[in-house]
Amino acid sequence: MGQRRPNKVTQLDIARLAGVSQSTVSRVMAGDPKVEPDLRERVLQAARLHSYLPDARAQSLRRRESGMIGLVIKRPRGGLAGDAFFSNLIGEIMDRLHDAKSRLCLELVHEQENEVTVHEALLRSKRVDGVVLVESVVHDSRLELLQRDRFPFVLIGNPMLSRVWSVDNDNVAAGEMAANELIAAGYRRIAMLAGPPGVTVSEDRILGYSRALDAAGMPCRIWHSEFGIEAARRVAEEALSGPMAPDALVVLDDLMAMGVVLTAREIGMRIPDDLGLVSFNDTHLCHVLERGLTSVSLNIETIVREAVDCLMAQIRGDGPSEPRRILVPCQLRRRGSSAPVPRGEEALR
Amino acid sequence: MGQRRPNKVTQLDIARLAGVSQSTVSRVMAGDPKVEPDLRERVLQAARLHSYLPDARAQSLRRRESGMIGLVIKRPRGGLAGDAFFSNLIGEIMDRLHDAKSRLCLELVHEQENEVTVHEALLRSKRVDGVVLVESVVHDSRLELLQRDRFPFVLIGNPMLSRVWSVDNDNVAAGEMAANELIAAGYRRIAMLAGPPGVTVSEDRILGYSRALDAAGMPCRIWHSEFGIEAARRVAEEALSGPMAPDALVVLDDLMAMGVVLTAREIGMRIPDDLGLVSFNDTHLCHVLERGLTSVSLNIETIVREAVDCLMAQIRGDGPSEPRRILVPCQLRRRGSSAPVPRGEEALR
DNA sequence: TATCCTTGAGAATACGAATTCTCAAGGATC
DNA sequence: GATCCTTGAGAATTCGTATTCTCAAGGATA
Repeated sequence: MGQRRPNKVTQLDIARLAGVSQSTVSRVMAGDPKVEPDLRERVLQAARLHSYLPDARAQSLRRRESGMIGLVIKRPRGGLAGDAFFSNLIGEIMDRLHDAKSRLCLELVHEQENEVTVHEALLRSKRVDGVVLVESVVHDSRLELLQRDRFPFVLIGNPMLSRVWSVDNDNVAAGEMAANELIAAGYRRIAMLAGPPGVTVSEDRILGYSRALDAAGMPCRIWHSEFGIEAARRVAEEALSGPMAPDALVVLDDLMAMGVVLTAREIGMRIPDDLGLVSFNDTHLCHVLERGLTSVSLNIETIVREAVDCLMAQIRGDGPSEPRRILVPCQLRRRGSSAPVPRGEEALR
Repeated sequence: MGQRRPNKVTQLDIARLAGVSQSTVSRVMAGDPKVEPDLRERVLQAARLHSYLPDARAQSLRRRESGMIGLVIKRPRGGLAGDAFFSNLIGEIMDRLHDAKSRLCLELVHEQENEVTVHEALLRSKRVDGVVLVESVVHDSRLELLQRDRFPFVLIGNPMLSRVWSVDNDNVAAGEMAANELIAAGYRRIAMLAGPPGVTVSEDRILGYSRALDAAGMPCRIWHSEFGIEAARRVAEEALSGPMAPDALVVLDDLMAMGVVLTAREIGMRIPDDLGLVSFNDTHLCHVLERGLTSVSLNIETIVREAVDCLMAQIRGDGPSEPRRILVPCQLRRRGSSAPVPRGEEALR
């Protein structure tokens, strides 16, 4: 009933038990073919008997790798809340890493805190072999640090910086696609509900949105909101009030779009009749809206595959040495929220 | 342009630079007061200059702790997909850990694979100091292993085993609450759409559901489904067809409830008129349904707080030594999907 | 002034495994 | 039969910190 935790079995113990040296045990564990079959068997025997398992910390110290990668997500405290995008992302990464028999160290960075901390805690202290960064802002000091120290990393997002490995959707194209969908559907006052200023996904999609509207000769209107359903709901309340309120919105993500839906419902705007809606991510939420929410699918699975593969290649040291920006195509999933406005009604607008 | 990664600064380097011994550097870094102020300053100076940072692996080896805890979630491959419950959970844990300046190592276990692997990879190999387990099945061999080896761990769920630290909702009560809501609303053929057999959350809620129905003198009907929106949708198709189809469902979680909603929509059943619905988790999804989805809120934040605190206490070795089962109360959030059936219509049923 | 404590800091060792160094035994070569 | 390679495995070293051991200098005490 002692408080002691046993499980102190080390290679040396196994060595003694098998009557060999510690180095031999190490060799056997490593599968070194330079060990006589009978010795090998004796060692394995002993190891099995004591259910020996190597100490990951010691291994990690001696080899120069930890077998872990970090995932750094930058969101305000509580900002992960219920965002299916992240479960998707995390799930995909895990599945991918599973094959590479590497583990994941998750790290959330709150907006306000020093980003450098994470860089230090994770990479400089050798806790992980490399990191996947999600979502960057236009000027992200982390990237430069990582670059300077030559740490293996890949950004999921737009680095706004050259010579950085990154995987991303073509968010400019995505924004354009979304806006064009609404234009084609016959909406006339198409605004955008974007994320916080300076966040690259948001900026890129704004750019795409602007291009589409410019091309159509329509004026742009942009609202910014924090992430999350509640924040978006509040901003939407403002955006959708007044006589010149937009009749359609491109919204930065599904969750925020749900905020818009709630507001619309409150003030009695019907979707898509009074308000057209296109968002991004194509999560489950899109199916739940009565007639469906049109959304741009980001192919997270592909993004993650590319990102993890590329990170692993960097860690292993093989693969192409020149940093590359990988763009994963998006697809618009057309649903009820952007249904073309019936001819008859269009005239009334 | 060399492939070399620098950043090989060790305590010894700092020691040399400051003209002291390595042990002194170590002492300074540890904040040992037994070092003369001027020496201390000299060392800190040098450390800052070379931006020295201790190697977490070495520290972890020498001290006997890794400063990391593991989170083990058991779900089929891809099964995390978009489940807001997990983003919530993970988010909360991160926030909580943040305060305890510990890191999180995430681990997904796929149903079919040997659970022992994780136990070994994480705990026996000393990668983490303790683990939080989520969702257990009625007979979970991991628990016994953890118990035997005296590893610090806490289960979020029902251990079905004594002498295990665990935090959970009172899912029996929750199931009862959900069923009673539908009974009170006047539904007559209340069935349950549960999770896979053997999963404790599911079993517990089934029990609660059964009690409520027994008490009301109504017959129980239970369907089992895998987790996720799609699986639930398929099972719902079967459950809701036929002349004796239920007129209300208690569904194991919001995501699965959405599957039911989709099916209902397809076959033209209106909610709550033709089909009453109560589910669990109270995620954002509940607000999205036109009239809202009634759901039992689980207070994830509280669960996580209790779980993490308890795990930390175990790791530190203080706190109550006797394993305890902590129950966090649930609240029913009443929304449109369980709106009382109007008197007039009730007669028609 | 001689002896006994403090105190501060260097030297040495431990943590657990991987790797390099060394060397003895056995086989091949001339 | 003497020399040169292999080859297998033990001994020693290393990874970077934390800690224990040691010891010299300085202060207090008698």
